[in-house]
Amino acid sequence: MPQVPSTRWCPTPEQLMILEEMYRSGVRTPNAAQIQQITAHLSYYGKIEGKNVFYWFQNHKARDRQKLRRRLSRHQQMLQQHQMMNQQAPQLHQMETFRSPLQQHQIPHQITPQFLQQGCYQDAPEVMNLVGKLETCGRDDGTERPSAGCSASYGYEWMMVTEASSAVPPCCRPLKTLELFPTQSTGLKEECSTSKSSSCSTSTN
Amino acid sequence: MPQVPSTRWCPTPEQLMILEEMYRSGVRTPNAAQIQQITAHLSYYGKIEGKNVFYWFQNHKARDRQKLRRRLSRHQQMLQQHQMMNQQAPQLHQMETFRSPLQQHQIPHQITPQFLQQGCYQDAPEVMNLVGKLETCGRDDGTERPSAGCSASYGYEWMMVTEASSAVPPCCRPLKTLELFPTQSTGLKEECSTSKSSSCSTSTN
DNA sequence: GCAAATTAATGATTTATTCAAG
DNA sequence: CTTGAATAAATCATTAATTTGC
Repeated sequence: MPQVPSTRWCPTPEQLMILEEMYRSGVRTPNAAQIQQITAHLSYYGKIEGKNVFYWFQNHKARDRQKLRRRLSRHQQMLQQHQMMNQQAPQLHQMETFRSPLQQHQIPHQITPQFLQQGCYQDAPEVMNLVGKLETCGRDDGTERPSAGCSASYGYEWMMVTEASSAVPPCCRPLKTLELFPTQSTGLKEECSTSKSSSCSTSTN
Repeated sequence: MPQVPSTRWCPTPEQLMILEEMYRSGVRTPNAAQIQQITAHLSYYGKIEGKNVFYWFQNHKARDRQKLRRRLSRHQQMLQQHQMMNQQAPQLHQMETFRSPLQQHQIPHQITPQFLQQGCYQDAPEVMNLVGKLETCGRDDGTERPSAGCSASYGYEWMMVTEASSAVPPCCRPLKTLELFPTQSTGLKEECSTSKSSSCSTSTN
């Protein structure tokens, strides 16, 4: 019997790899339905909840940005030094603001995460709607805002809602065989006991 | 050329992104010719030398492996704990199992960097020579040993040599438009079967 | 070798910012 | 100008990794 489980989600290597692969493939802010699917997939490899997925993408994106920003500022500092030192030798195309370069030089995403599109919304019009909308207007990096019609809301509120009312259509059970995901793991998933994450957040701010 | 205040190479964001993309695509230990190409390509985005590229891949590879190893050992330890807890299974030697799983878990490379395959040093005996020589000693971590025939290793020494004598055949001039970033990717690969999913370790509260 | 102490990484929360509708 | 939605940034908190003294 599992003793006191950890209070927070600890991704298995498989989960981590898949998440990273998705991130790499362009997934940044999955919407509710997508999170559900991802969660379902990943739950094959271990205990996981929707909010874990949500937070993971939030954090990963944020820290990625942070990293980039730091790089940039460092680089710009350097360039300034350069300029100060000798007025010539202008390094090309470097004087940019913080955010734009992110997109300008962004490397094209390699994969369109097809598994996210795997039909399972036939009889869930609103979900389908959500997905379709989001897909068309997906923005990755805060570079362009979605217009009002285009948002699948999630976040803290969404989490609560989803957690409370299982808004997941029955068709969204874990898909079994996806090209993207190896389905070969010893399907042990309930080693550690569960407990929902700290419901009592002692915020000592 | 501008005398830089900093003594070491500071990759521009673009350079970094490209390097990372290449790494992601499977490039690990580019040979002399490849390094030349890469350097030429990246020099468009800022000052860079061959050795920078060389060192970058060395470091990146090493740190990547380290990261993976840590994850795995962590996970395996966890599994061992479980086993011990549940069935008193004989304890494995962690050191033994350290290595092999690495490959098993490794996410398949998505892209074959075709541009790097452009035949280059078939008729560059001295380079080949060097390569052959260094190849045997340039062991990284012992995790992925290329078969003796294929890979070109080099090292610090090699760098100096190459930098001094342009031993790169004419075919290795900088390519202009490389298919660096294919927009397509293969699917995922097979996952390892050794790891079971499980959650976190029991904390000792 | 080991475990306490320290540090780094990262999951989870909270706060601030941005944009646009009203 | 105010407000709400969305989400980026900052922060808190816990876990893993490393270091250190024995």
